[in-house]
Amino acid sequence: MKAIVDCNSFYCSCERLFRPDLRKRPVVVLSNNDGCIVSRSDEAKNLGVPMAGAYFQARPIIQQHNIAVFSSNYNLYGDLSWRVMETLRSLSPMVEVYSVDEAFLDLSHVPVDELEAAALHIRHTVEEWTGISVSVGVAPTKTLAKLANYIAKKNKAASNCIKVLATPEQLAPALQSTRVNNVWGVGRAFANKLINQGITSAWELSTMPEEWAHRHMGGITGVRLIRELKGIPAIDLEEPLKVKKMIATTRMFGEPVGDIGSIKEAVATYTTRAAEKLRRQHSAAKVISVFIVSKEQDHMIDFHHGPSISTHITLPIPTSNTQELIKPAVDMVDQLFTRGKEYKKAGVMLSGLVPDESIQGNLFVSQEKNNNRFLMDILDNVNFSMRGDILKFAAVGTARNWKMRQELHSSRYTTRWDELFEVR
DNA sequence: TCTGGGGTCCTAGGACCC
DNA sequence: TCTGGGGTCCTAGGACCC
Repeated sequence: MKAIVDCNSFYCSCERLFRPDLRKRPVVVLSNNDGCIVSRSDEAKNLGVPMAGAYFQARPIIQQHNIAVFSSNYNLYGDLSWRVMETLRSLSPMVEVYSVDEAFLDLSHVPVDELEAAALHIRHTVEEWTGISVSVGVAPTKTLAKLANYIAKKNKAASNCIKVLATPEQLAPALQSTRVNNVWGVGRAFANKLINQGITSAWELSTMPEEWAHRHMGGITGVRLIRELKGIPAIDLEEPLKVKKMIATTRMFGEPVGDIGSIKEAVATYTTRAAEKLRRQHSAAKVISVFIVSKEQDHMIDFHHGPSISTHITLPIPTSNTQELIKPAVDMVDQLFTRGKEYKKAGVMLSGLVPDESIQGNLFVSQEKNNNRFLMDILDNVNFSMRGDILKFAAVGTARNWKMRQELHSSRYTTRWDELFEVR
């Protein structure tokens, strides 16, 4: 058996933890740049605030109901996420951290008639140790555990925030009552296709033959989905510490930018951040891609797929050195930039990742290379211990007139001494 | 006026080879 | 008139997730 543990309205719960006055008040948290709504408390959901809706569109309803609004505070969420995951690791021999607010747990050591008690124990322990409330779904496969979790969350009062789907008698009604678009792995495109063919429930989908899934639902991915729904594990729990195959840092600008100097500063900054992520997992990158997105006039039409233009280069030797990455990245901006146009977003992607062999001093590379790596380590250590950019490269600039908007930021209660929560 | 920022996996199709 | 049959590798792009 597998469990998925999912924090309830995670970002909102984090904000509430240090603001007891908000316990009963509806809360929402905004994405970067204060663009759209990415987390809603139950009260905000019930008032009809849409998920992933644009903030400016939801503003009337937010004001009308006196909903508390926060810019996203990733320092805080990251730290609380770590506490939740550490708690889970003490409860199960195998934990796969799936996202900032979710983890899969292996419960194969728990007898079937004790699953309910185990799920409840997990929930209570996390809440007691971290103050974050969670929902727990338990089932034979990851996809069914997600489905169980979905049911638990839909009616928290009835479910006690846990749902176990272990026997055929438990599974059949759950599958029958779940619409196909709420199944994990069925997105908008597939959902429309399925509904057009008269397949509307998870149950109906689970009865489809595998060849059919292979033809109509993205090949092998569709076959796995059907198997998982039937209770046959097809997606395993992943080992921890998976090394990423691609690293990206991309951001919207606070406001449209028309001068190439600012865009270069932004790209240099994003490259710096991406290189840090690269070194953290002891990788070096062979390929650097840069893209910029121009400000669209008619952004009401599918703003996610704006006219982005991109280019990439392949380095002669893979590197994790910030200086060696910044230079080509910034040069690529010259190729992409058109004078007179305004841009709203830029991004840097590092791919073709290989293990970085010169992490410790290496006999077989030049002294100069080892020194560079040493410099990078010092830089990372200083910046990490200070939790911020204390040391920077000149190319990132200091004016930062492209940086994102964050007007409603809460304090970094758990990672900054000077922002500690005060009790009088 | 104002719409996020990461990631993964898979497939199709082109280039190239013998 | 007539135009093989495999392979492999790479890239772009679609679909999905939170």
